[in-house]
Amino acid sequence: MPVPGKEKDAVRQVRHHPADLDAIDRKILGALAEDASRSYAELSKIVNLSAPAVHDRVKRLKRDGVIKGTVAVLDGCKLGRTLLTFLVVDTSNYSATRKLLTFADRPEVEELHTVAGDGCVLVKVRADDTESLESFLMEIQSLEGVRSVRSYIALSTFLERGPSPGPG
Amino acid sequence: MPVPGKEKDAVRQVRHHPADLDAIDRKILGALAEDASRSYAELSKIVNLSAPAVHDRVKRLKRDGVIKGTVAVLDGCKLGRTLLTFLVVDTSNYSATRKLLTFADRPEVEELHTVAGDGCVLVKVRADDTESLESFLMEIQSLEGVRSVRSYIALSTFLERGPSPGPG
DNA sequence: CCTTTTAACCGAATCATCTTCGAATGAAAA
DNA sequence: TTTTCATTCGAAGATGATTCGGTTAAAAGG
Repeated sequence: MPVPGKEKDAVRQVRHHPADLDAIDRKILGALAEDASRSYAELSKIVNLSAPAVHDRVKRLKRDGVIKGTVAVLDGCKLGRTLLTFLVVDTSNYSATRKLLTFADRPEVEELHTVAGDGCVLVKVRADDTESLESFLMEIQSLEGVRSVRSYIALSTFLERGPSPGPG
Repeated sequence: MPVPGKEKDAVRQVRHHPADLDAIDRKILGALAEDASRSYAELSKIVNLSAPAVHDRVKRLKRDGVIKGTVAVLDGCKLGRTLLTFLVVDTSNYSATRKLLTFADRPEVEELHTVAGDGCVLVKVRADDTESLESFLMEIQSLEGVRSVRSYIALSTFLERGPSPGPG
């Protein structure tokens, strides 16, 4: 794959290719991250371009993976999930970490990250109630190699959104 | 739980009205939470209903607030935000907490919750790099009434999504 | 038991929006 | 200069969203 002769580009590590976006791209991304149901006509007014031009840009942003998809945002409480909790799980070996990652298919689990710091895995859980959270916790604590679990129970949520393109 | 006499409307606390959803509603919600670009025709095949019937249900789910909206999911790395971090900020008084909540308008801040437990506010931050995270941290630490900040830096993300309607 | 009401569903038709197309523009490379 | 490439536009065509009237079926009430 790598052509030794001509480098063409400067020698820069671009492992996770930050796409190059102009101000218009960022405006579009911001508008769609806020409300993806906007029509191209509406977007075209926001950025002062024609609808097909916006369409081309969105197509490109999707192809390049900047826009990973569009999803419906559901209300956890309305679904009966009233108890949002963040767990920091301290594991003593990698096999325990691997076992923790299998919790990804639980519907109450929303996020799953390995983290540096004193913990090892961070889990965002939206449980139905204290009872189901407790059984979830016990299930984790009983895993071989889990040293400790710290729980942060959310009282009020003031902001919850995805990555934003920043001030553009 | 079941009231023997008249169950018409049992005396139940419904403070945050969990909407009553049947299996079809949940299937629709699950499908849209995964990919909101699906057409009504496609959804109608999934749940074995006509397109207008699905449309009616979706309209109701939106009206009742179960579907809060639809958003485009962006790739943090492609936007140049490569450093995902969770901060647990321990505050000594409410005025400090209030000041923390004003960080909601920062583009790098994605979540902001008050939490029970040893911390007081939990912040999800997606910063451009270590440098900008550091300046963000210093800004928080220098706030009057902020006792300590614990940082959990994400190494790998294995799951990241919103509330799901559960197995339906 | 029968009637009324309500809610949910469907097929067909309408309407808005998405998507494609060809041409024009302008900027960078040859 | 000439070519190439990317971006834009208006207009047209395709796709999907939305509305409508009619049907069914289940609950409410006499």
